[in-house]
Amino acid sequence: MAKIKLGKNVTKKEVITQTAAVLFKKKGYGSTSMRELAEALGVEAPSLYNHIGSKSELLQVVCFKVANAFTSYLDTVENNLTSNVYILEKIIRFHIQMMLNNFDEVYVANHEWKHLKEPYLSNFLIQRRGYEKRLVVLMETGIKQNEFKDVNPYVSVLTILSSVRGLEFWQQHKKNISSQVLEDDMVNHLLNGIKK
Amino acid sequence: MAKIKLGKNVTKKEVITQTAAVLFKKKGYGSTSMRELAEALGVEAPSLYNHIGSKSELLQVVCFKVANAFTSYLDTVENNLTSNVYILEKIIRFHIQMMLNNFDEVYVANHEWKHLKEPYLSNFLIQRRGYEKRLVVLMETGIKQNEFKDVNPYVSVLTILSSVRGLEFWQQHKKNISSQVLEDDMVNHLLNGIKK
DNA sequence: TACAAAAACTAATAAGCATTAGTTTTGCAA
DNA sequence: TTGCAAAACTAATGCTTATTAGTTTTTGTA
Repeated sequence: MAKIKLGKNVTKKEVITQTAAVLFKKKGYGSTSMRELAEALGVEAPSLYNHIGSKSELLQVVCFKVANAFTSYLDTVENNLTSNVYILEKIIRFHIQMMLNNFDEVYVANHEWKHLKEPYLSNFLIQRRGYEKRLVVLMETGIKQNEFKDVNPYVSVLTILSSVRGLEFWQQHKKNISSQVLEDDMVNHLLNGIKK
Repeated sequence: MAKIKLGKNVTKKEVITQTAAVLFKKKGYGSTSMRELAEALGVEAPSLYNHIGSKSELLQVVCFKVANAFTSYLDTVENNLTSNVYILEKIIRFHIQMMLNNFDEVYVANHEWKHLKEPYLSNFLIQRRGYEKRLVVLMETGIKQNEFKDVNPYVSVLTILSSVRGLEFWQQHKKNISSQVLEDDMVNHLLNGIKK
């Protein structure tokens, strides 16, 4: 009876996927039923299968959309050669903006990837490890070129990625601090700790 | 037939809870069945109910054990009055050690608390927010007393807590770097960014 | 207005879940 | 060795789940 509502230039599958991301974030993948998802869309559960293949497909789409966004950004920023410090700053800012503007999807990719089915699970982990490794190389290069202190590059990358990821706890304070102050404070805190 | 094996000074309930923590971490609370837990203990599922009340009770025990450990440590370290910088350093080191030495339980408390039932869910969140608030006050005091730069205290606390939490991704590199190097590097990275 | 495709619906399936009830086995103390 | 409590077992219950099959309604187009 009720139909899935469409915005502009958005397929029904995309609407379903976005709604799924909201629910997966709120309740977790395993605890979100197709009935709940259907209800959120104003539809009966089996109707969803006219548009999607399976529940786990929804998770795959969300996780790889996020992973690909980060990988693509790193590609472009690495090609514009400047200092390693500046590249790193741009990456940190991109991570922060992704956390603030695509919160549901990033959260799901960070927390629910474990429920991916093979071979997607393995591919996701390979892609993520590759991304981290590229950041480590960036840090190592910066250390050699005397831009960064002589820290352990793994520890630094880990610290940076984790800090940014922690913005998921930020939602509650959103009203008190502008996202620009947040972004600048966080960039300074993280870069001042390692810059020479 | 098979009995649950006991170590020294450990009740059967504690053995079950610890095993549950390992499984909850590996597969998530919702995707861990009582059958799997029982199998890991060499027992049939209904036998578990001779020792525990319910599946969700297991999650409660894990989450509050972790939460109480952090709260207690903050109590003791706050009573030994020294500089705010030094207190903060001790707290960071405690967090790191908890991540390294009680990984399964801390991970579960960080990731699976969402599945707690009321009123435990609310209590857990209240306790966590209270803990964070105490750290913010510590940071504010340190700023007033000119120990820290004039940063936003919420952002700094968030950055620190998130970085430490990110040690969950550390397991894979464990072999390459000693935990002492890790701890010192991370403390320096985080404190150098905000110390005056 | 009629037709065809898209997308909704209802009904059903088979599997998995936590948990309870009732029974048997185990292990310790007298 | 006997007896009792603790702790295991088997069997069953009732519920929820993702998904499929088959049917009807809706919608856009000729």
